[in-house]
Amino acid sequence: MKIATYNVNGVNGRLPVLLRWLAESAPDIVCLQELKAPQENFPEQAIRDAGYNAIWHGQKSWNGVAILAKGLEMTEMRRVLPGDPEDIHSRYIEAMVGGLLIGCLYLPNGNPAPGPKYDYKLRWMERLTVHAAELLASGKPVILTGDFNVIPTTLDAYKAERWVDDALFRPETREAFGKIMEQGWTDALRLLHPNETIYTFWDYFRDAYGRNAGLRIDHFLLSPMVLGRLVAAGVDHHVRGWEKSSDHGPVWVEIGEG
DNA sequence: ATGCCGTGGAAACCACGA
Repeated sequence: MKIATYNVNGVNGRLPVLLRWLAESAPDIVCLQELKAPQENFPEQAIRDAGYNAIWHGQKSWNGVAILAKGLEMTEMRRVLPGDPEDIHSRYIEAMVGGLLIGCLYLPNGNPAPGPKYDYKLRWMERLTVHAAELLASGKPVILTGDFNVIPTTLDAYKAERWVDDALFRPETREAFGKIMEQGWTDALRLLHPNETIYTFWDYFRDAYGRNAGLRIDHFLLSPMVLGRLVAAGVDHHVRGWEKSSDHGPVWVEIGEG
């Protein structure tokens, strides 16, 4: 079973690219971020015509997350990250699908740092830490995936020294991410490719993609019950080179039978 | 060193992204 995550940067503007990638890659489960569409403007029919059921949590202009599934029953568990009733950003959706609990997240960027946006990012990460621990305690096979907006190590950024003061790489950000990982999660791409340069995002300007000046910020966190079933993991790097591409590329894992 | 590009929405610019 192939599970993918893709920050589309506008699901309607990206629809031709998204459909082309779905047809080519044929993932069974897909987590999308940055829909940038209100709930009623999600392209449900086009997604359905491509063979996928979908649940989504939209928002006007910004954020927005969705889970797609091909030929699999999907049961939504929640569409809000618990812990702050005041938080109105659409950044989390969770479902049981294919026997797996899939948490699809769009973690706040946090720039400029320091400042209120960075405070919001760190608070969001604290809430994620609490919820991630509860998911592990549930004993279910869990995959937490999406755009984490976290550069975990110096290996995960082109010229990491330029990112030390950035919200994606500041020590507090990496410590908060590390605290989640210590609960018992495994970074699937890094486990299977321990020393490779792997990027999932390339800026639109300065030919960042052509120079492979990227970041690895979209991740797959596997619970121990899923880890033993991990077969392969990678980035559909070439999709970033397509006309009208997102600034992120799709990332995927292959999970064997449980 | 830097939103230099891209998207969406409101209003022919601005917010936001990483």
